Amino acid sequence: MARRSDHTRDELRQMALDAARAIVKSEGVQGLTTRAVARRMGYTVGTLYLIFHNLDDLIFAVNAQTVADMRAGMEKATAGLQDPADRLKAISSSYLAFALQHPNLWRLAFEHQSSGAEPIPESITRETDQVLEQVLDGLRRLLPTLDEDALPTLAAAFWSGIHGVCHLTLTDTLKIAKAQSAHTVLDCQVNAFLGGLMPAAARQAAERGSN
Amino acid sequence: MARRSDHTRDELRQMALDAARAIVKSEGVQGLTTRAVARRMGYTVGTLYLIFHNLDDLIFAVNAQTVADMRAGMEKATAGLQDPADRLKAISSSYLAFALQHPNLWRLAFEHQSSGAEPIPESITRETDQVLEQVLDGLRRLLPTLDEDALPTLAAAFWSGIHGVCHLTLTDTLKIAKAQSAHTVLDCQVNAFLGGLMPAAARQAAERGSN
DNA sequence: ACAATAATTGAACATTGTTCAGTTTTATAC
DNA sequence: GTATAAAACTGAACAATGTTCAATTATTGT
Repeated sequence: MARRSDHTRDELRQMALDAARAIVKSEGVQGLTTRAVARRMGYTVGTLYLIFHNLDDLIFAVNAQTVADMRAGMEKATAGLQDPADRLKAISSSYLAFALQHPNLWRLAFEHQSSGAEPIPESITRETDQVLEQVLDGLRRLLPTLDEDALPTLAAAFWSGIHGVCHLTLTDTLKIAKAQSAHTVLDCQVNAFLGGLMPAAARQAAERGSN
Repeated sequence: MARRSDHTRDELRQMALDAARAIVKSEGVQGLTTRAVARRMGYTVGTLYLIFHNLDDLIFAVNAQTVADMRAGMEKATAGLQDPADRLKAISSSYLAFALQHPNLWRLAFEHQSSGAEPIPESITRETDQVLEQVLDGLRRLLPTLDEDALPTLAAAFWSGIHGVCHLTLTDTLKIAKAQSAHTVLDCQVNAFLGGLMPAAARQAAERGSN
């Protein structure tokens, strides 16, 4: 083996990811070009193609890190909490906080359309699945009387709600003054949603009891 | 005045929009290039720039029509309905139905990031505002006891919920088998949300009554 | 018929993703 | 220590993109 610089493949890979993230953060998705990434690493375009199959591949890698970071944030936010409702609220506001703090990374992660027909890599779906699993767990513990079959749909709906708040906020579709109001909308969303579930669960439990 | 072909400026504009929409529908956002649009119109690139300031301008025009079409669909879906809950559900499922039927147009409308710092044109915000107004109206009539000040946040949260279902469905982030399940998640979202509001409104009404 | 003017073209430019033959560096063999 | 092979790296090249604008063509008014 032989190498010119003292950077291993893995180091180069990390340098590329760092460069890409820095570019996206400061200049948005538009600024994320192969040459810009290479320049920031101190290498040439060609080198990038020794590490990543193409730009989509690089973007997927960036997104995998983004989603992992987001999940880590949630983990931290829910660390001490036992009450399932508290945990769900912590997950929600952690999700929104990340979106507000890294809007460009968030949009790259959730809006990017790969040019080729390549599917979303497992390194990303693994993370999103875990997030969904956290939501599912919270809901399961919050509504122990609910059918297990109904949980996935419920978790999807819950996540959709908070995801929608983030997306509409970042795209400025609603006329929400950024940070503070977005959290207000999120609270409203979460409270209404969870508030709506409790009576339903109680009703179902009651029906079960009467059978 | 003089013109070579028998197309007026307005006709050319409409031809461009039709071409762009057809391309986006069949080949996705990636296929939407100036040359592709021009070719499909039977004109040259240069002509496009006599009608639109740049590609972003064209995309904004496409999106304006998309949002207008979506709103027209909602209008139709709610036409005969009186009950506010029914109207809100009709709005929701109409929104999702459009997203599923025209995923590429929907994503172009709600994910596009303009290169320049140009703001979203009034032709688009006008339509989205009207949608929000419809939601607001439904909620106002559903919860007549609620403070008027709380309504905008509530409407934003409601719309965020259904928007989130659409977005996660189209981006395939959740592992929902497309059409049928998406509607199931939407129903869950809407029912939970509205179900959570009723008791709150009742509570508020009760508090008012006891004062 | 003839300007004047509008409509349309298409060649040009910079920038993009991507490829790959060639160059430079390092490690190993002798 | 020198030669050889292999790896790392370059940068010139290509096609495709958005955008511009001088040149060309068609139409209208006189």
